[in-house]
Amino acid sequence: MPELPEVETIRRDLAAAIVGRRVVRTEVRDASLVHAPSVAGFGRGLRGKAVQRADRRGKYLLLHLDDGALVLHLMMSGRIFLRPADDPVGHTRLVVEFDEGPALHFVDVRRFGRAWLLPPPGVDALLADLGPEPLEPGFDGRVLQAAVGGRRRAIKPTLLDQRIVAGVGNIYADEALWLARIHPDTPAGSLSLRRLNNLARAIVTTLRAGIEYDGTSFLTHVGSRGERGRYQERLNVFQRTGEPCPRCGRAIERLVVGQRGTHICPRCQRRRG
DNA sequence: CATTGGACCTGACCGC
DNA sequence: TGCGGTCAGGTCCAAT
Repeated sequence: MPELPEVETIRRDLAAAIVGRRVVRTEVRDASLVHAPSVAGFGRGLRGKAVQRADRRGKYLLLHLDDGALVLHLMMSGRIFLRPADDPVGHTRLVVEFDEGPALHFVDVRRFGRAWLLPPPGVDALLADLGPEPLEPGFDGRVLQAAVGGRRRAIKPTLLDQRIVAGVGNIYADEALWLARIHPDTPAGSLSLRRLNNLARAIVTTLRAGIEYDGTSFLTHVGSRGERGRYQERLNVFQRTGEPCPRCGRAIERLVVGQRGTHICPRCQRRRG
């Protein structure tokens, strides 16, 4: 599922539901989910810890504990549900039970998702290579230009590179490039500062709108109580092949850029040298 | 170094 | 119904 707006939606759910709760029991149902420490150490380390804060960095969900953090990444198909510990749905990989209230269930059909229990330096190391948070102050065309300078790689896979900017994925990359009227194949280093400023603004606008509508429930994303996001109703190009561009009416086209399905308006997003 | 292609998994969907 | 191919909100690693 998840890009920045979907993870942020879940973060807000968790901030309201489990901050202040203490872990009483952990059930790892799929050992491949746990990347650090060992499965045994993971459960032992969580027991008795209280959740101080629910945070997010890019697409990573950070549940800060008394010392260190439980870090979750949902990858393509991960979901977080808050529900009774004894009532898991299919494909549940991890259940974290608290002293009161519902348990946290990590559910993931494709099993790409990851979990870590790390001390503070480990958290820092895990996140060290991430680029800037696009919704924090200071994110603009100049920041993009500094990261992209001289690169010949196409702008779309550049945006998907989490070292350039944290949290943008396939949906919001397509939507932001449409908003900024930039063809996804354009070499990143060839974009003027003016166009990079437009793009930075488009990224911010698109991500904020995604959060406002609780994310995009296209394939798998739902909130922690199972509620669907509504941003799929506001998408302009993503998965709208053949439908009219909301700006000019031309039919949206699908192409492949950097091995990812990509959606553009061929009139609004012309290739240019 | 920068960039690309395949791997990692499972399930849904489409055409034959 | 069954089979094969394609596709899916992501990231990592090996090969150019």
